[in-house]
Formats: sequence, C-alpha cells, structure tokens
Amino acid sequence: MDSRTKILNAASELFLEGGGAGLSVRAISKRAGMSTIGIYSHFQGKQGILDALYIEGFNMVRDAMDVISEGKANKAQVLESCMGYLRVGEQNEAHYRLIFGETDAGYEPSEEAISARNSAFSKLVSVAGSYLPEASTIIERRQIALDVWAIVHGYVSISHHAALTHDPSIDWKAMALRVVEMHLDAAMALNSD
Amino acid sequence: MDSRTKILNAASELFLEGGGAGLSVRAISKRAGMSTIGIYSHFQGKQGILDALYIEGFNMVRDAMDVISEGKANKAQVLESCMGYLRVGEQNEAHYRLIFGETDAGYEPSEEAISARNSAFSKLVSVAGSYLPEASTIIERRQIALDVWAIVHGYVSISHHAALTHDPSIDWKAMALRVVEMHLDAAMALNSD
DNA sequence: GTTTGCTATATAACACTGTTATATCTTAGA
DNA sequence: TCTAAGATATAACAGTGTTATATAGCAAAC
Repeated sequence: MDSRTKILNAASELFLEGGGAGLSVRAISKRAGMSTIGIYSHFQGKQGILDALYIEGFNMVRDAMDVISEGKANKAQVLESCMGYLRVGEQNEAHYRLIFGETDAGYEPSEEAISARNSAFSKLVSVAGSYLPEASTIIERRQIALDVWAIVHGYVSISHHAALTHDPSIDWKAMALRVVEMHLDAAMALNSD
Repeated sequence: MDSRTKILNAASELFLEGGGAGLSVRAISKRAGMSTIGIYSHFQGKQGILDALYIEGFNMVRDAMDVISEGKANKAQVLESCMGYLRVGEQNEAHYRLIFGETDAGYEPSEEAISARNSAFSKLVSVAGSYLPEASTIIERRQIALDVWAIVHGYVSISHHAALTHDPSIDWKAMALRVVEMHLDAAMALNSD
C-alpha cells in the first residue's frame, strides 16, 4: 500500500475514533507505522490531513443529497435529500464538525477543499431549486437552497451540542425535516403567486 | 484592581482581538502583567477562562433577546428578539464560536456554564412561546423555540463560514429573519386550527 | 559497475502549548 | 515577633506542529 494512503487511512481511523482531539501528527504517523516526516512530504503537514478529511466530509454530504435522477424534483425527493444530509450529520459527527470549523480553530480550508464545499452546495441548489416553478430565477433557487441549508445545519449543529444531555428519544432529524417541509410549502405558496 | 478581574479582562481583550487562536495561558498572563500561575489559582486553568467567556457569551445572547416586557408577544417582538440574537452572532463572532464549540475542541462547559446556556434558551422559549395561542402547551412552546433557534443559529453559523468569500452586500440577518417570519406564520396557521 | 542525484524516511531539535512541583514573597493573626 | 496561610514567581514536564539535518534506497547517466 502506498505511504500516502497508509497515512490517510490512519488519519481517517483516528478521526473516526476520537474526533479532532486525538488527531495528532505523531499519533497518525505511529498508526501508519512510519515517521512523522511523511505527513510533511506526502501532505502539507496537518493542514493537508485536515484538508483531506474536510473534502471527504463534504463529498459525503454531497453524495448523501444526490438522490434525484433527472429534471424536476417533488417535495418528497427534496426531503429525502435533506434526510441524507441529516444522516451524515448524525453518523459522521467528526467530519461534520470539521467542515463547520468545530475541530481546529487554526484550520483554514484550501482552495481544493473550498471547491468540494461549493460542489456540495451546488447539489443542494440543484435539488432544492428544482422544486420551485420552472420560471424561478437562479437567485430564487440559491435563496431557497440557503434557507434549507440553514435549517438542516442549524438542527444538526444544535443536536451535536445538546449531546451532553443526550436524550435519544428526541428525533432531531424529524424536527428538521418538518421545518424544511413547512418552509418549502410557504416558499412555494409565495412563488406561485 | 483585583487579580482575578485583571486576568479576566486580559482574556476578554485577547479573545476579542484574535479569537480563540491567540488565547494562550501565557498570552493572558503577560497581558494581565503577572505570571501564568494566577490562571490556575484564581481559575481552574484555561478551562476556567473559557468557562467565563462562555458564560459571558450566553449572557450576551440572553440579554440581546430580552426585549419583551411582559405577557404575550406579537410577531414584531419575536423578530426583534431574533434580531438581537443575530446581532450578537455578527458582532461577537469569537464568543459565538466559543459557545457553539468552534474554538477549542477540548473545551467542555462546566455546570455553571451549562446553566447559563439553559437560561438563554429559556428566554427564547418564553419569547417565541408567548407568540403562540395561550392554550399552547409547554411542549409546543419549546418546539417552536427550538425551530427558531435552529434557523437563526443555522444562518449565523453559515455566515461565519462563508466569511471567506466575505460579501458584505449579503444581508444574512434579513434572510434569517425572513425564514423565521415564514415559520412563525406557518406554525401559527397550524396551531390555530 | 560505479557514480551521481533524487526521493523517501528517520532522528533530533525548536518553539510553542497547558499544566504543575517547587520555591519565594507577602500578609494576617496569635 | 513568630507562625501559618495565601499569592506569586520560576522552572520544569509532557504534549503539540514543524523543520533542519542526516541517512537509506534506488533509478538514471556515464
């Protein structure tokens, strides 16, 4: 196996196990069975590792939202796409926290990482936007995508921080979906005037 | 001036200037004009400093939402309360990022800090909940408060991370308020059935 | 076949972090 | 005045990301 992939696998494993806290350069290199220097020759230091995980995270989000085959979406499909997003937020908390800057205060995503983020947001625009009437402008589509994003992200983020009181009977994902649905209905009512 | 307040002021200044990145124990003690040891005798180390700032942050949020004098709120008042929240998120980004775990991966709020958070959320429940019909249950009030919180927090959080592309012409606060208003209307329509 | 040069890897060090053990200084009470 | 307790200072420890230096391996050139 390539040294680069060995390091990446080790980092991904550690990140999954202990989140950002246990993700030190020395821990990664130890797990990968080599010296710390590889992280600086194969990646650009820890920044490069975080970049790789950041991209991995946004690709998860994008793929999870990619449920619409072609053309116009119905409401159920938009909600299913949001459900994919919510599931990623729940099941991949470490990645999700990283892509929303909750892991390392010093980390700044690279150009490539930002384009991965934009790619995920484009997917959301295409999904949420395709629910609007065909005459809708790109501005309107981006707007409703941003609204939906804020709602689902808001619930994911809150659920992560309320994890202290960890009440499993609370269904965050259902709450978020309900708010999204209400918003879609209201937006559709406005746009069809 | 008390040593304790000297340290707290120094920490608050540094936090305001450089966020969580420059907030080191040595930097705080240097700014306060004393040794590092004071942070461990007067506070419980860095955890104690972060706790103080965390509480400060949530008190800002609570006070900013405290716009309703007594009794039932109208929609404008709820929106004004949300506007207060949004302003804190915009003008006190460092504090806001801290209270949503985006500063130090290792920090865990203490019991006192959590009660400050609960106090702020209670304020939101009382504001958003009082907009509902009087017959509404506490469950319904907490639910709409959570919805509103997710929306405004979602927008604040997204605005912080889109700060890379920093387009000042985008009015995040207005977008958030519009979504909140749509949600309030929809929720009111449902609850008055 | 030897030498050169490039790459990958290793070791050790540097500057930083939070934390603490030890020592000094100050001050209030007996 | 002596004592005890608290506040402050210094220095060290273990950890972090990073890098300068040194070694090993291996492919290409002569």
